[in-house]
Amino acid sequence: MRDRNTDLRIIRTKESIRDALVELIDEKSFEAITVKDITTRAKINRGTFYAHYQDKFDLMTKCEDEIMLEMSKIAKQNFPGVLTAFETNSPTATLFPIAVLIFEYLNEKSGFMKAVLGPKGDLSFQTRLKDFMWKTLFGNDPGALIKEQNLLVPGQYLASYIASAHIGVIQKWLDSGRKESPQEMARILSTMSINGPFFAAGLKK
Amino acid sequence: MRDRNTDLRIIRTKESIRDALVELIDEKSFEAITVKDITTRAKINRGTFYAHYQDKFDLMTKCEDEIMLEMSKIAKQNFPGVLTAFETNSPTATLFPIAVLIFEYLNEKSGFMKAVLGPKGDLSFQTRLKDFMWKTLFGNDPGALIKEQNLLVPGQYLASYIASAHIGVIQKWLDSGRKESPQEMARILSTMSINGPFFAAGLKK
DNA sequence: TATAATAATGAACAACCTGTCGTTCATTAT
DNA sequence: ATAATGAACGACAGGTTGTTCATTATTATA
Repeated sequence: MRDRNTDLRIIRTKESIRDALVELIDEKSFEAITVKDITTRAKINRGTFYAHYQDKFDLMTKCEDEIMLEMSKIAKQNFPGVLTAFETNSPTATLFPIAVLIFEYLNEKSGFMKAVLGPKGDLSFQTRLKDFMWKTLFGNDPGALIKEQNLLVPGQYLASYIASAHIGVIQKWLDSGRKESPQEMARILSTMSINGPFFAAGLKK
Repeated sequence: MRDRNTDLRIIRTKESIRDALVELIDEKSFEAITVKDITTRAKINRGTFYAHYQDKFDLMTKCEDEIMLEMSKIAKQNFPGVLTAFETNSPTATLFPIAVLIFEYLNEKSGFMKAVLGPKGDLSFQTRLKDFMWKTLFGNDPGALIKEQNLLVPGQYLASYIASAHIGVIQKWLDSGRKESPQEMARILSTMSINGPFFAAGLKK
């Protein structure tokens, strides 16, 4: 019985394919990349690529799914603690630790994340990431953090606002070389989301 | 001497090319669209397309540039008034009118904007739009709205936060059928940016 | 309205990319 | 040692790209 996941040839091939993808996204946009580009860079036969992936989109989706799964795990493991702490403490104190964990994970996977979230990356991933953020943090019906009746604006716009803003900051952090620590980034995001960006800009109070 | 901009044949051809582009982005992603797709849909010869544009990217860029130019005009015409009013009034009152104008323009060009900002659209346009937003609203050195010394967070992250958040809300508005009026959308964005998204969510105070 | 100007067409082209074959060869189990 | 497995390879047909050119249709203008 052979295991597709332990065959060294497969592991080597898949790794070089994914490394080539990240390298190429830095050089040209994802849409401009051809399967031939990838296989040439990865030094494998083009037919071998099709033995593992349907096309470049399948490759991209599988890379993205791995990332989403990991982030989902981080969120699910720490969300119960957040929910109970939320009763007594301020939103700052409760959401801060989870934000730090996410930034630490992004830091670890920064090569791929920078490529896929960058200006030459994959737009559909951002859409999926926004949906994911909203569902994991605020979508759990029983213990939802946000109640519809408390909203001052329609929920869908609040969701878009927060998710897009956070992804935007993550993009900037990755793109400018990750000079701030995960802790510092979590503080920056908290400041803007809790007090509002205009307050953080010194335009208020 | 004949004018390329008034020849009815050219106007007709260009219009049908751009209409075809918007239609096709609704159906498949921009990267999946071929020049052949566009010319078939526009009912013109493929050679004619190359007489007007270098390739599909050239077409997209030229469409985007027109939009950016118009938005730039709106911003430049109204910015002086905003600056003077800003000394005495609150940020709400001063930035509100300009936001309404922008939403009215987006409403007018909603077909193209929905396509290009949507999940199948063009990622590089979003990047350009963020840069544009920041430069027009906060980048004018002499009378900058935001002073570096007042910031509670690094300026680059503040810029990314606000720009991404606003574009995210615009995307949601376009994607969900533009049910709210431009005035209502301006109010929603102001509420979240001035009091903060957490306050707007009923999570604070 | 007649005419000169020129935009659009259809066809052909080489070059390239795609997805899918059957074949070869290294690895592994017996 | 050897047979079975399946990963990697080379080659194929079909489609797209960007270009060119002679021909046709449409437009602006005198």
